[in-house]
Amino acid sequence: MQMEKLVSLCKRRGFLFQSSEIYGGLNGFWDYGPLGVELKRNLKAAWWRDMVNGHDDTRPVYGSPTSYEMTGLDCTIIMHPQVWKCSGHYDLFHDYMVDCRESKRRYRHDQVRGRWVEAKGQRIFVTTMVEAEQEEAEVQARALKFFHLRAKNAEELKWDSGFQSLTEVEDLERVLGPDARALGTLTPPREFNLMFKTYVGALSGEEGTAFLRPETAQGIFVNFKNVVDSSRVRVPFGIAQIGKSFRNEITPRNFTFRSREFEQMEIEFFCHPNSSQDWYRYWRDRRMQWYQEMGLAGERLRLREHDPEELSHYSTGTADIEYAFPFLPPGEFGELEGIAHRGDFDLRSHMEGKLDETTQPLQVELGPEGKPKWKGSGRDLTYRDDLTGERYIPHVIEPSAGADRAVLAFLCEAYTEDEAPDEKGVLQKRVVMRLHPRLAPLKAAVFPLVKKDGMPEIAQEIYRTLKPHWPVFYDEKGAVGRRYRRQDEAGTPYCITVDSQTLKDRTVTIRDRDTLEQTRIPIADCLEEIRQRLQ
RNA sequence: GCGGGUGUAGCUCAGUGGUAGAGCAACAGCCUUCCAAGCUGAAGAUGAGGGUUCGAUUCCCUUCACCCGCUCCA
Repeated sequence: MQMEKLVSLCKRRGFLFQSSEIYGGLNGFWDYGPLGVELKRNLKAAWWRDMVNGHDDTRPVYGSPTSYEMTGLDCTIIMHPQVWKCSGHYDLFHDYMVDCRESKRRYRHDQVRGRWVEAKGQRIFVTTMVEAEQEEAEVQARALKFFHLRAKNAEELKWDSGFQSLTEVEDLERVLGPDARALGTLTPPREFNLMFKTYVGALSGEEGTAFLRPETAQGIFVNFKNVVDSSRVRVPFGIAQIGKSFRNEITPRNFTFRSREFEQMEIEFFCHPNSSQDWYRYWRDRRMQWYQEMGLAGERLRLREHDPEELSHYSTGTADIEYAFPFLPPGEFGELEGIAHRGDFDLRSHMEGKLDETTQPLQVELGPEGKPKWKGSGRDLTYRDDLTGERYIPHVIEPSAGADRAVLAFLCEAYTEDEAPDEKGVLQKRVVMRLHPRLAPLKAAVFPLVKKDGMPEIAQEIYRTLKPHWPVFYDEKGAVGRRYRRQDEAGTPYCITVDSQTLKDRTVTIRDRDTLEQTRIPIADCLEEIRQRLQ
């Protein structure tokens, strides 16, 4: 499938538009049109129903280790700035970057290290990005090369500092970039704000600086105690949230895949440390199964367990659910959802202060004065099991899904070109969106076969019966075959047609989008028939 | 952020330093008794800004967006 065809269809039929298109568009922002909004709402509703609302709290489901409870939350997009300092996003998303004009590479300013060296009357700062064990040899080799010296003349190099970070160097004209041959090819450090900054209060100033959330998860962690205290849930339980998040992607690309404003569907599942591995595996498999049930059944969907070296230090397991999007090179997959075992990292960070994720066991990251770099809330976020009396910090399993990415995957998977016979029985190309009926924006269309003989009136009667229950489309214009094809493109699973036989016995045909089969049913059964087929 | 490419009607594409064409779609109507192609009619476009020019959709500059590659990717 060519991505261009899908993008074209999405625009033509009203699934997706570029944001602010009449002003030339805005990079990394997309709008959902009339069909798209229904599709996305259906997806989120299906997720909420299957994970939260419809969940049976009283017994194990889908092979869960035990029964568990599920509840929901909807918190603000702008939160206290300290939330992002303790979560680690502030440090992680506030990088200063330098670009090399020569090598076209980009480096994190604080990760470039080097030494001052003098030779032949010139003093320069030689940098490298190699591992610490090799940096001494690497820097020497690069310095020799720069000064056109042989290795045996290494003593001509006068080192006048140990290794230091590029952040301590002011004169970039005297810096030899990590991959450069010439001096002074690095640009001044530029701040990369991966979080959107905003100001709380009418007077903007640094003290009012806040951020649009880069993920919904933190709102759940900071409300953990509120939910426990107010809802009678007990561990194990999950808190779900759907909402917009914002990230200043460096390279938004590939349609909606990497958008700067996007929607997440996240669960933070709290469990006892002893059972967390079982719960991790449960959620990993359960979430995979969900996508399959919703129609991503083929080999384009895969579950990929992270390698140990890929894992955060505090995580004992992370898996991605990935889809082979058509815009990716063959064999490559894009992430739809990550299921991460996060241990007690988040709750502890909001309690004690931001933890240093490179420590084991985890310790609070300290600032220059030996105090916590980012101070936590100081609130007690431990959980007390009032049956056993045990008090502990729950471990967290985080299934975090991208709603827009899921929509995109379902659109890609649904797009099909097949052949259907025309009125002469000749096969004609047909574009059909094979969306799962639960996701389809329109559940049914109702047509009079021809616009006369009282057929429109009967068709409208059926339409009015169905419309209070689902989005249903009425169409009486043009040839019926054309109307079927239009619905195929929109992904409408069922078409009901009033014909001459309807006038005699009050029956209609119902046509299946995928098989093209038509069944004749009484008008009175339409509502129930559609209802059953949608399940 | 870098390099290359592309921006003309809702879509797919023509074309020209001098009034911008077509097919399909959509719309109004006709005709139509089950899978887009019949007839009639009307409507609709040079991404934005600036420059050169008597005149720019065309040439130049800037900008925005999209595509490809690199870079980045919590």
